[in-house]
Amino acid sequence: MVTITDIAQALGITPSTVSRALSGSTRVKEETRRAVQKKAQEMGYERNVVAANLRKGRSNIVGIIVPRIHREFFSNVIGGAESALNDAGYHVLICQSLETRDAEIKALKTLRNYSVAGVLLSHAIESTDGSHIPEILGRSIPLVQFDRVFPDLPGAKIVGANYDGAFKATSHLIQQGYKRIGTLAGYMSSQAYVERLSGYRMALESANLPYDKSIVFSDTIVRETGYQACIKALEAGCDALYCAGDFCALGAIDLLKEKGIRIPEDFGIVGTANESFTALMFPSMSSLGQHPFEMGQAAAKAFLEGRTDTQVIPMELHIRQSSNKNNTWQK
Amino acid sequence: MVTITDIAQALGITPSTVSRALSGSTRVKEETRRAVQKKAQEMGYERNVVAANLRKGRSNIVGIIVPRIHREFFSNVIGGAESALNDAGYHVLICQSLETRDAEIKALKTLRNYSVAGVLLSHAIESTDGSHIPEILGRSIPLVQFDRVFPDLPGAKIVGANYDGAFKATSHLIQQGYKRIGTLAGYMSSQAYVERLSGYRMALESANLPYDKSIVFSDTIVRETGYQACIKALEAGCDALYCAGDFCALGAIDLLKEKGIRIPEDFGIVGTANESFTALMFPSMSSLGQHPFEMGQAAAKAFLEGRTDTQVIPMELHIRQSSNKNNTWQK
DNA sequence: TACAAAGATACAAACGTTTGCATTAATTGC
DNA sequence: GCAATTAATGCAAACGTTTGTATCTTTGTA
Repeated sequence: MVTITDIAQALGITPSTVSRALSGSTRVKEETRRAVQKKAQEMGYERNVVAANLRKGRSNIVGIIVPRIHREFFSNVIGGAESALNDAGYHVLICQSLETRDAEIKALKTLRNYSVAGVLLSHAIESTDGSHIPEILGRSIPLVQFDRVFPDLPGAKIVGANYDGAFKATSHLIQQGYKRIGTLAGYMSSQAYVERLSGYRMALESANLPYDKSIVFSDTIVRETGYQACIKALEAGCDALYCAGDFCALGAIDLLKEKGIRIPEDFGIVGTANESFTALMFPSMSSLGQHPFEMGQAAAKAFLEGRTDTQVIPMELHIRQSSNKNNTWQK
Repeated sequence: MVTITDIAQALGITPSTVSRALSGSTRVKEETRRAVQKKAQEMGYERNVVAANLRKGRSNIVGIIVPRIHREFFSNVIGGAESALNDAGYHVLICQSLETRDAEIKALKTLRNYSVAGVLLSHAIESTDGSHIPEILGRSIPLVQFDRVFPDLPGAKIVGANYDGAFKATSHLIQQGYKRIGTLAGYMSSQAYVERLSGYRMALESANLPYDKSIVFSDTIVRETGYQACIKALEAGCDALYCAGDFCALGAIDLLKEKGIRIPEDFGIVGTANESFTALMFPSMSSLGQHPFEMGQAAAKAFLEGRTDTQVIPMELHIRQSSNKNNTWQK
């Protein structure tokens, strides 16, 4: 591997000048800069980033911590973030928390050890508070939270319009004429789900419908828990569910099909996330769409621009068969 | 940040001894090792991996290059690989080639610059040969190829049982009584698709059916191209398609639905990849399942164990509505 | 007791950059 | 024409490890 010292020797100058020439410092003559660049090209030089990182105490790696890489939502966020970061010369180190606080802490420490330029984080469900995060990252590593955020932590945040979205989704169910609308609310440890629940509640209250805690089912997030919760929802006399996730909604549909309950005639379902399967399944599932790719890009940009504000990414309701009694659904 | 020099000073020994004590060298007394470990714990020491990497000329980062992170198949591979690598103390740097050879080359150079411990790669469609890969990585960075591999490149390879799988899928269509079975074959620049085509062909020939080039449709991979190819397949009199991807199969189904052609009665479809939507859509799609998570784990293990052989991950056929005239499909 | 052989630790260089400060060369002002 | 200023480059230390070689200590053996 050719080093700046090699280039310096070839040109009869010193490594420091070569370094400055290549890094765009003003402290070098335009003429020598060109000579250096030409020589570097000729010799096939490529900067050793590890050495540069060590000296600078900062790398051009951005760490992304997500609960699970292979979840559609997160892989799309990562895809969006990687594109934007790569364009700006950064690279992406990926960590999975697998929803545990311990793995999240370990990942944060790992990233700090690589002296990453920044961290994009969507916290584990198990992390009910975010105190460990600034504790590990300190002042010098900027943090951008996305989707699952701790509002009281400093730094940029990118969130979906959860409140608005859930309000729209629930209002839609009301308009469709469903009378007793429950919710599979997700985990109350996560702000996103808390906001969805608020939106659900406000939609009911705006329509002068009672908010009934007994048909709010928490800790539902996967297919199986959705199935289980739907059993209870039926017992409680529900005829519709706003589900704060697509997978729990899927579980609910599993049960309804099994019981021979007609969708959407007898029971309405709206999910959340607009996973790709929702449009393709039968009956196709109405879903409150997030924009994970855009969210990833926004997170990357927030880091790149050094923002510290909170951005809200709109959510849109895709009305499909599972909640549309008129049968004139969008595709 | 506390360094090994700090620990050395605190104990009145030298940094080299501390380094050896912490890295498990035999050249240090058990007693001092314990003292060092205790002190390190006390002072909250964590090894600066950047410095260690620079000195060793090798990092504990493994690079993964995939065409697109957010494709379900690849995100699952990454998920599997990350878990296995993380357990072994490695971390994952992610790059997307976006199917272009240039981006792939850039990613390879980036990874070499980080002096990664290894590279897991599934090449871009645009890369029709793999000569650039060893050229950049050289002898010292081990390469593990997965899914889309160049057979003539040295190093470990993890592939699906494409030939066997396509053979099974096509045979299944034959058994179902379809008479003129075409194929959406994907890109012939990729070995995986070439093998699938061979399997398709051998299944036909084993059943004494003609192999007809005019109903082999190449360069189909996304929904839209599947739709277009299916138009031609209908014109050519096909009554079934083995599709080398799920998305092009989806496009074919789009067209069939639009034309009011009954599935599976009048036309049979089998896709490939077993993407999650295939089981949930209507009609549910038969698909030749890959095991991306396992493939990722296998790739990681091949790297960790320094293997250089080729491993074949079995594929299994999930028979669903789109190809099952008996209507007694598996879920 | 002396001497060799381990055993344990210390020394110092190296990995390839970056960067504050010193030095030299070129330019300006008076 | 000489000091003062600016521009360009050189020098050398530093980032925190790892590791080959040298040194010192202990142990075992003749």
